[in-house]
Amino acid sequence: MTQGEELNELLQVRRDKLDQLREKGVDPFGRKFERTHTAQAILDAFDHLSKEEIQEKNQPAVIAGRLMSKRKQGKASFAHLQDQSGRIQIYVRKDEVGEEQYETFTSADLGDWLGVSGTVFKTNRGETSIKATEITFLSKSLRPLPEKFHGLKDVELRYRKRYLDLIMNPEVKETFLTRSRIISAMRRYLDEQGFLEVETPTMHTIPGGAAARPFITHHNALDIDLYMRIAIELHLKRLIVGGIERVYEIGRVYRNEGISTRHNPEFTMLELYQAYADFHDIMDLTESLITHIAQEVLGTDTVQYAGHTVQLGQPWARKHMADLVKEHTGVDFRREMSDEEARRLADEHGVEITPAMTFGHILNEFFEQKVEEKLIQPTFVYGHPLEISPLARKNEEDPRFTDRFELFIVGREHANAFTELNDPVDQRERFEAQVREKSQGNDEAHPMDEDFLEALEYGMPPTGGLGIGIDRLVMLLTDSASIRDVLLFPTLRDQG
RNA sequence: GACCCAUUAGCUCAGUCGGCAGAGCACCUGACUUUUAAUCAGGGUGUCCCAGGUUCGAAUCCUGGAUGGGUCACCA
Repeated sequence: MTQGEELNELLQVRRDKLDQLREKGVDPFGRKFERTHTAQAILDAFDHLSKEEIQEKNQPAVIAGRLMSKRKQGKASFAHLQDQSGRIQIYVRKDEVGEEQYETFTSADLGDWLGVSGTVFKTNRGETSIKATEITFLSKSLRPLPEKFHGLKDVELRYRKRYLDLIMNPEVKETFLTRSRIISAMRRYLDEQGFLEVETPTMHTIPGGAAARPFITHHNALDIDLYMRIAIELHLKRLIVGGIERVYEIGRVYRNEGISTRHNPEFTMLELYQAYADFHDIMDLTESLITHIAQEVLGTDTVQYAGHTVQLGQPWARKHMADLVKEHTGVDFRREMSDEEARRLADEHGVEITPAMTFGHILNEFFEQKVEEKLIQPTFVYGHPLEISPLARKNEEDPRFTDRFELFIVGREHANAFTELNDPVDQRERFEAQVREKSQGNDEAHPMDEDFLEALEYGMPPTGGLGIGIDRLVMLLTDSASIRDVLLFPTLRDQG
């Protein structure tokens, strides 16, 4: 709503009440207020006691919150105040707070912020409440809240005006509290394991470390285009070269691609690198990290997601991509196979491919189209083909594959990791192959990065690396169907 | 990017065959000192998403557009 807009009756009434408050000498946008309790703290301490026990204690309390309901009954009223912890009922009597304050209270609108001093008591109907001795007006709400019973359902409004969603839908607040706890548990765990948290640039001169289309921006003073990072990888590996042996970053990355229930243009990744480790060590780490987080945040290693019961208790299945494809389609990609034969097999099994695809791409398509969605329980899928893994070390026994894994849970990728490629000559060849792919039309192929190659040439120790999509992990642990339900302000079109 | 669905009061939603724009909550006036989706009496507050078209007449039918949701595609 804009400044010039005519105020409808509901808005006008509230503005009139604002003026009336000022006329009475009440500041409608008050000041600092000291409380003694949150709503939940009072319920925790008193709700289990009887009406008489509470009365004996005669416990004073000062609370504050947003007025969410009001039941006026002549010279006394009931109402609920909501603070971050929850809701608590207040009971306001004219003969207790005086005529002036009672007037202020009864003319308050749902949505106004009030402070209440009083004593804890329990009503005849058994609800622990505060009997007010003093009402302090804290802040005026000039707009009506969504309907008190049905709440805010409109999905678009919930995302655009998340504050209303948080006010009206308690489970939304719970989801974001859980998100915060997940990230904090993750940090604590990694810190305890000796990992150093760092911050690296989010604006890159070369968009690398993943296969994705970047956002482009421009720096005026330097007159150069910069890319919003699509991964954290290459900077963290430079730090491994620099001798930091265990390093991680939890940060935003940006990919200029489609939006869906599982994709937001900006999302949060954990990336970590551990010197002297390989991808088997990283599997162990991933398993214990996620199980630990679930235990610490949810108190269980069993989670419900979209009707599935997911067992996060160790150990998780570890399967070679080619073996999984063989299991589900009968096609054996472990044996020698020409690109032509792979294409023919794709055709026979109804796997869609593009003409430029070779053996490794086709194996990956088999996996994505025939296997991926079936992996409900945590499964480490390893041995990704060389063609789609330009930053991972080749497998020693079969160089068509790499020492890479992805973690699948409920049919979705939750982590991506590998034994890092630390041979600068091999790395240069991989980049060159990617550049060839790019020239053949794959606009998500990895660009050449000379500065990164130079770092590798100084020597990088054998290293294991890991990336975890935090948003998807939060979705899994909060049973959220859409990524928008775990992002406070998901990307939406500008409404103008 | 393709397809399907939705858009009516501040919010949640009805709206029949094309015939005066509706309900509940919220809000306003009054009653009510342990209520709790408080109750009782009275009051309807609107760019029916937008722009065209058909029609005596459109929230309703047609065309185009906007926004959102879902599915698919792409990806994490």
